[in-house]
Amino acid sequence: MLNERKKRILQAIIDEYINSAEPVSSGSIAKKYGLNFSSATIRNEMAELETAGYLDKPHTSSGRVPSDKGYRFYVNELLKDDNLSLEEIKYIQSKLEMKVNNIEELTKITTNTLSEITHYTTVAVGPNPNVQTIEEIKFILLGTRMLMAVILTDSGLVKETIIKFDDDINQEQVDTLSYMFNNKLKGKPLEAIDQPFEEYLFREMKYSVKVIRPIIEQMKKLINDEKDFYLEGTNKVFDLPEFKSLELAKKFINLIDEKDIMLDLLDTGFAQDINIYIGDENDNDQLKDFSIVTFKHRIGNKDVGTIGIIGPKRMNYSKVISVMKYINRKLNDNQTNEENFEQPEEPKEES
Amino acid sequence: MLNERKKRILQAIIDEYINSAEPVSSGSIAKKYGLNFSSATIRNEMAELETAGYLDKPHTSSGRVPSDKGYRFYVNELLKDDNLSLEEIKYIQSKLEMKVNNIEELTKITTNTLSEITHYTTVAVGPNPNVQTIEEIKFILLGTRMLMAVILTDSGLVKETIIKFDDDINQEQVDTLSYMFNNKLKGKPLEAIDQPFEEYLFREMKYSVKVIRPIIEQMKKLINDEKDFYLEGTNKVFDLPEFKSLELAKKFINLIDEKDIMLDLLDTGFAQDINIYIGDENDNDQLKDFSIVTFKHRIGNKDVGTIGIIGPKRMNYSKVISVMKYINRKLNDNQTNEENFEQPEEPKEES
DNA sequence: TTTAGCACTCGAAGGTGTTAACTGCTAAAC
DNA sequence: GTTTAGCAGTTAACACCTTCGAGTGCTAAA
Repeated sequence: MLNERKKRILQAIIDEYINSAEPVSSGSIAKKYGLNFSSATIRNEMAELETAGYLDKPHTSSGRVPSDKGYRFYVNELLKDDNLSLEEIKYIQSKLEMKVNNIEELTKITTNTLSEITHYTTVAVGPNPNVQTIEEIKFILLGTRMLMAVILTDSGLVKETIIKFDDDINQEQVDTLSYMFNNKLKGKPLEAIDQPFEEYLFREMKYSVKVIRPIIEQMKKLINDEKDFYLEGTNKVFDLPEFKSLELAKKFINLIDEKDIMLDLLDTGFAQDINIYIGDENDNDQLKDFSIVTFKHRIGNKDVGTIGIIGPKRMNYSKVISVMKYINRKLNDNQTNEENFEQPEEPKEES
Repeated sequence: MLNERKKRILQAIIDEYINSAEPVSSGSIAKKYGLNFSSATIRNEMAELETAGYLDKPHTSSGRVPSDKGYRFYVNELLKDDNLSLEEIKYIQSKLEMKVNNIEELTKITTNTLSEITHYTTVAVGPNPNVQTIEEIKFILLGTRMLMAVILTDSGLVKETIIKFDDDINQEQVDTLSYMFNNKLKGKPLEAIDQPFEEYLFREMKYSVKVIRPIIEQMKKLINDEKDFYLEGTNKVFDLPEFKSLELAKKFINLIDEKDIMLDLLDTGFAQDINIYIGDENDNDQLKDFSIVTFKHRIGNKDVGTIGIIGPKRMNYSKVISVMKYINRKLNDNQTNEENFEQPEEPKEES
């Protein structure tokens, strides 16, 4: 649809705009980008690119700015691989090779690394609770009225919570609970800890509602809690020229403080590995001035979370995507080679 | 030292400045604060208050602004009780009466409540690890190469961590570990999990360094981790007029992102219940434009954490202090009446 | 001792002119 | 037919004023 020259010009404009954050003039790219045409020729092409919808103009006598359509074309057709520098690679390696004891820690480190390298705000969520199944459930008595419940999932996640009771419970009760939970729920999805299961326990066990109710309640809370939500580099936006207006910065900070929106934004379903949403492509209206790039972090084919970058539309897409790809590969390498995160195989019961 | 009239004028100026954030003129307080003197008289007094160091002037023809010394005098001598509104009291009650299962949750809720009521940024830390003693330690085998360690402290805190091993460990080993830890450490401060203890384990147990090293390492990490650090209302500062300059807002956001500084700031030693640091009184130079108000949250005489508010020097001190006092009392009431947080008495060992 | 009155200071706001960086268009050159 | 030099037109940004209002400090009278 666009001839070669238009593509080159469009690419030059967007590259330039990503760098400078200022409307791009015909003259500047004629010089810098080694296009062997005069600025006048480029001006003509730019005018056509504008009518075709790839470019916008803040005002009559100003340079051009990419439109959402322009960015989309750029991302789909013009993106070139950004080769990471040796330092960047080393930095990522050193971060990801740190010994971690659980997935949460890994996600935290990854989120931080991504933010440090790209200088954008990074958000992450753990695996969707309703794709995980229960590997094992443990109950540990802490004192006479306090219990700790630990759930191991097939994603390798360990979730634990504390439950308090108004009455004493004893080890025998805990053992029975442990048997009932594991017998009934092993291999089931996390959501299997629900109302019907609670009713089942009421029927099958002699314990009062006073014991079972808080357990189920607290475990449901544990599962649906958004506590595995990570945010890094909030303050990075202050360095971007588009946020020199306090109004916008405030909006942005408030936006990423809204967990619901952020969770929604990372809930990319079963889409492919890297997803890009540019401006208006975002479902949420408040996000229309931003671009989001997300990727799913998997072990085998198990979803262990989604990590996303949220930044201005003139985001350095090629850098962001390169880093994401590299990190994704590294994560997979680490897991398969070092078996850091294999699932606990055949956990033994205490006799 | 200051006569009654000067005190009244100083109070009026500071009250007004806390409200308006703008230099206060002689005329405005003559009118608003029912002082039966003309603006000229007040001007004379203001000039004297300025030479005495209680007031500053941004420029020759502007109104007056309180100095650090002025604020200090205000806080020490002029502060009146701010009676909380019924709505505020109800709001606090509803928040604090929520059933919580651990101290972390309570701290989180308290921090959030404090921020919502005062509209300032609130920070909190859990109890200082070196004032807590070990009540009990539990080890739970999760699979063959993964262990969960749970530490109960006398503050009622439950800290847990996951430890991974390169080789298998078995239940017998875990039982021995459990015996060794509890036998040696019960009643000791958290810091007793240290190098000498690690060496003691090496000597006394037949297990390889491969088992003991990661356990000690991870538990030390758990204890010294600043993970019980809470921050609420970061974005609230954007509503304050002093942060209309992006530069300052950026500074503030970066400042409270530095955990070290924040932890330092909350580390008020064994000082009295409510501490106020105004401007230059803060040790850290970066805090010289802010005021910090902290209070220690105790159960009995056990420190369970410190909560602080960080805001502009023209903070609404009387409101902040009233809310803190009220919350502090409420927390104590809840604990003593409902025995929500009594320590686990005489925990039973599984046989 | 208090206060009215006044000269003085200063920042904020708004208006004006200039400049520089663009564009679009036209007509000539290739 | 395509490209380009050249030029008029547009606009934001900036520096520079002026004006205005809200203050103060001081003096002299009450």
